[in-house]
Amino acid sequence: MAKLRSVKGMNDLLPSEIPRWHRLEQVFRDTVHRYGFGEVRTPVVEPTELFVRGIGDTTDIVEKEMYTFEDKSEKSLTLRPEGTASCVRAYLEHAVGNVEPVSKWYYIGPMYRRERPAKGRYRQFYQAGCEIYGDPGPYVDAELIDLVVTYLGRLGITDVEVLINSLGSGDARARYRQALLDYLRPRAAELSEDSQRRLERNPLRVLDSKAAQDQAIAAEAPSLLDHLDDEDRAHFDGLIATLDAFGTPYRVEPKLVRGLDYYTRTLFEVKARSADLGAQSTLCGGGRYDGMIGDLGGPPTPAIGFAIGLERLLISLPDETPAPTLDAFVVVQRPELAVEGAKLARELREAGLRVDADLRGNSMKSQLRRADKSGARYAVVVGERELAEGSVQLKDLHAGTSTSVARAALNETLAGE
RNA sequence: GUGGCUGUAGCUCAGUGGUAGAGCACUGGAUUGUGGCUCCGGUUGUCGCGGGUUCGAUCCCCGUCAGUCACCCCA
Repeated sequence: MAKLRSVKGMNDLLPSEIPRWHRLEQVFRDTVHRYGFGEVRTPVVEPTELFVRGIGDTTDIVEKEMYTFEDKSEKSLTLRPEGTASCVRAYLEHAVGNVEPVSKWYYIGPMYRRERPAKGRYRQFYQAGCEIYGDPGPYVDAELIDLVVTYLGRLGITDVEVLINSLGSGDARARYRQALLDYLRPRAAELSEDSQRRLERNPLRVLDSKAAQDQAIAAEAPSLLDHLDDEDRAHFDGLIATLDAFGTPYRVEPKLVRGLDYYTRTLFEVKARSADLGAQSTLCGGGRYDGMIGDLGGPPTPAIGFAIGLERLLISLPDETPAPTLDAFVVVQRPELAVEGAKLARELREAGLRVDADLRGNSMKSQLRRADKSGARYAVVVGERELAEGSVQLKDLHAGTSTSVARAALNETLAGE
């Protein structure tokens, strides 16, 4: 057992599992490109203040989950716990809003949260996400939800549930908060310990508590949707009408709240229905954050985004046979022919083929076994006889047949397949 | 942060108070130049780490670390 290990909750991804990741990423890129998004790449490290102000200092993420450290100039830096704040920072820093009215960005990359690892939850984890700046919706809200469902569908993940809700905005949200407090305070003693703590700091969070005694109280609580003002209501109705027009299935969940402070109006979540993920069934979370850009010192700009947890997708992803990674495998009859074999492999690679060889001096049996396992369609055998007559033996590993091919014609023969 | 379960070969796991085994994988051969099937052989371990009980611990006890699952929260 090695003494040097990866950091708890941060995992290696070895070459054998990378094809599945490539698939997740390629299908994501292809899908978001269809919707007009462009990729953005931001640093993994940001000033701590960005997350404190952007995500909110009452959130669990900022309160206890960030990897924060001081660099040598005594600035406080933090490993990004999510992607939205960084994107907003970049959007403002480059004054992108002055150049184009609407920006549609996507990102794929690692995020860091110091939580207790569990199935589908890691300390370094990968998210793919989208952000739209400058469009107040509600059509883009529906577009994003549709995009996520489409993406998952293209991966073969169809057993999902889309939950939507509206948190309202501005005064409506403040009024609701007050109404909720008025309802909850007299019942505070009956709430769970966690919810009692949440009560004053972020009462909305009591609504999605999983504790049984909280759920009973939450069930009778005033509904968010009843407190929306006319504009919020119209926005939410517009979202629903658009989803209906798309034929995208969804469920209105008035108690859907989510843990980040910055959300306004539209909130959504996509959950896997299969049991594979245990308690971490949320595949995707997102929502509108019309206030954040202004809060961070920019011009008031409507914004909406989502993030998908790629590890969780991977758990839900149906298995597929991986594509072969090699076209041909060179085999030499005797160790003395290693240089010939290496040269041949090089020539084939130069011709654009994916080629490997095993020139450690082991037996042909062993070399052919590796050729077989590599998934290569062909083995190219170099032996005494072949060398003498300037040919090579081309063995079709699927069919089990062999043919003699003039060495000069090998490139063409292989390329023609 | 709290609780449960588990740590034996690269992987999946069996096992006994007298310091270890199987299957897979890897590898040699049966076939002095031909994979996938079959057969025969071979390599691989500080039995997670530290301490205690014992003549003796991989096994029993305590601690610790790690993994995992659940809670919390989230992706």
